[in-house]
Amino acid sequence: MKKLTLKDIAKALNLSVPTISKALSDSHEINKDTKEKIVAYAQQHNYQHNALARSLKTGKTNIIGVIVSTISNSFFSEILEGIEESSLFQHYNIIIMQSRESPDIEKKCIDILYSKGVDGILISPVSHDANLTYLQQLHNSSCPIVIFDRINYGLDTFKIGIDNKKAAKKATEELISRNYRNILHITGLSNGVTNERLAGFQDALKINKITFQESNLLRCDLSHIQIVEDEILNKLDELKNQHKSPDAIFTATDLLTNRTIGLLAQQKIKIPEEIALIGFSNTNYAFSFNPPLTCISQPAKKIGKLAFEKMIEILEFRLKKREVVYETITLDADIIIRESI
Amino acid sequence: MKKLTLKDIAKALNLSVPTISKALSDSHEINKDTKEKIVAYAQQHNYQHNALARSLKTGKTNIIGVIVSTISNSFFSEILEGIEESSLFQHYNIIIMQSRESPDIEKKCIDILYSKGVDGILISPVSHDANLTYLQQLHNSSCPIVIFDRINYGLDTFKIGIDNKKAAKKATEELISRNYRNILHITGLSNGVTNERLAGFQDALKINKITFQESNLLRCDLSHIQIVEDEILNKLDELKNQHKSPDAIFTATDLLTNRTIGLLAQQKIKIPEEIALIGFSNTNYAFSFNPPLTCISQPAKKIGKLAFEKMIEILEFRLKKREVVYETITLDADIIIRESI
DNA sequence: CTGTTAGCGCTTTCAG
DNA sequence: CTGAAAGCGCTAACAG
Repeated sequence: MKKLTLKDIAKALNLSVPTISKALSDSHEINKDTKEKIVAYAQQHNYQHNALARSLKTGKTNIIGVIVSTISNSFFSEILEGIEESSLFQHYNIIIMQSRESPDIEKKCIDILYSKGVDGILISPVSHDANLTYLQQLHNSSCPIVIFDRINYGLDTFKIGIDNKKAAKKATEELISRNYRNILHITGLSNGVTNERLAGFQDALKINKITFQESNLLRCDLSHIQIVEDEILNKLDELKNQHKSPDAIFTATDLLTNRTIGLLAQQKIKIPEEIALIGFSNTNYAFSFNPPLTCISQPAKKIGKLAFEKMIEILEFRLKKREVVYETITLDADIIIRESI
Repeated sequence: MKKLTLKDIAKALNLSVPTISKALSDSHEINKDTKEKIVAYAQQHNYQHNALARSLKTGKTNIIGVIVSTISNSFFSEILEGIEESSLFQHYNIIIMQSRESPDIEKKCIDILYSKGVDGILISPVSHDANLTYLQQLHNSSCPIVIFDRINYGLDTFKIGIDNKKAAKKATEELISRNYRNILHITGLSNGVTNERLAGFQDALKINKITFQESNLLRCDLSHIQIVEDEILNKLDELKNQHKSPDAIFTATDLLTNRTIGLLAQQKIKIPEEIALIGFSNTNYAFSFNPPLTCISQPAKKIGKLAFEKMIEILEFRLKKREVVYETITLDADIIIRESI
């Protein structure tokens, strides 16, 4: 079974290549009978067009590149699922690449996607400013970019994510409304997302006239799990020794939340009686933690879906030479109340 | 910034297109000085080759298609991570598609990948026999296939997965060695994987001279979570009423394991004191369940890595017209002992 | 060592 | 309504 080409069909039916091409794209300028004959032959022999040749000619690949830091992170894998679903629906495909939190690898991914001729790139940028001018160049020319997740990235385009400050504020207020006052905030190293969440946390304290204690902030380097665990345990010990043990913990990322609940259980610290816990988390298993975890869950699939749709919007507008008005879409994250607070 | 082509560079440097092409692929037949001049110009202007045109000419895209049922399933997302990592290393890219457990969608995915001209397809087939002849045709001609996960699929090629029977047997024996005798096995509807696992379960019982009770087998339709939960609770009730409550449960899939631990906690059934639990699970959060979950974890990333490497092996052997000897690689799954048994 | 020619499979004018 | 001609950007074979 060699790959069937238009030429093959043309020869078999004694017609010309353009005729076959037009018939298969259901052109009105082809006679109904010939068209039927051609379509029948194509189907019968399972003709699949050569997308490469078509793209080379049309300058369109119907492939969108997607760059995330790690596929297996459940937040991203849900986003990817949303993107894939929408893309199939619109007759697009996606090439997924992992930047692994490295600006250099990210640059490489962009290069590769560009050389593959993708029609656009959806990206959750690794850092606040890396590859910014490069992406801006691409975006200004033939390869539009849409940002998701890290929406404080300084590129002038569509950006889809959640309002991190608002979500963090809401979570903190949830704790305060239940009379937790001494709240430890555990977060990652300083970046756009964690800073926003910290700001939301502090906002909620302020509004409720609770003074923010510097000692109630722990910033962890998330790249080594073992270190993260040690740092959390040390912090808890330290506070305990100073008789300032928190009555609640608010964790700012998936990893921190899921590890913390495990650590507390391991230390036989009762949740929520001794310490309450609320945190950002996108796992499907939060309900199976014990106690079931109260968490802030991002609408990941929807973020993916919207990001893809906005990309299509750009492509269509550019095709029609219409100007696109970019917007940053901040979705609300859901707080799912279970039993850990 | 329009996309730079060889023609542009040729014009700028007053050379011919083939000369540029050869220089950039570091051909020995180009003068060192010219080569340097060309390479310098290309780098300075960030030339990225047009992969489409190259592929059309060479008949090779360096893209591998990957088909899984759901990206966001943690087992698959880990496999995907392994595949992506290996592919980058070998200068390949991957197009990921989701078959969503439907043979029809699977067929569509294959068609699309084929039309995109992928050099090969890695697939975890949805069913035992769907699309078998189609895949066999592709594999026999220009598009090799490698199977992962569902390795009892009847295609003559490389297959990478785990020995499901062995793993299930080991897990059951682990229970028996701890003196659990009345074990409930919860699994999905009959298919290659679940049948193997059931066989392993029964094997272990037999060897230990424990009679298998039909009432100790529950098969759930996994497509609706709510129904799954109801079925599990009903089964537990039923057994309790007959004074045949199990002292241990062995669950055969991720979903079942993670739901079951949640349900038992919700019912205030103490694990492992009242009922012990062991199950297949590939989540990163098993340690955060309470008690930490003892589970059988598949080497997902390694499966992905091997699948990709075997694909490269086929491609290289075919290029050299050497015959490939296919093998089915069954890896061992790890049993991670924590505190639920 | 460099350039000319040809062609991968397709679509898009434009003639007839 | 159908076909002839051109060309997307690249590489491979061959001439000079």
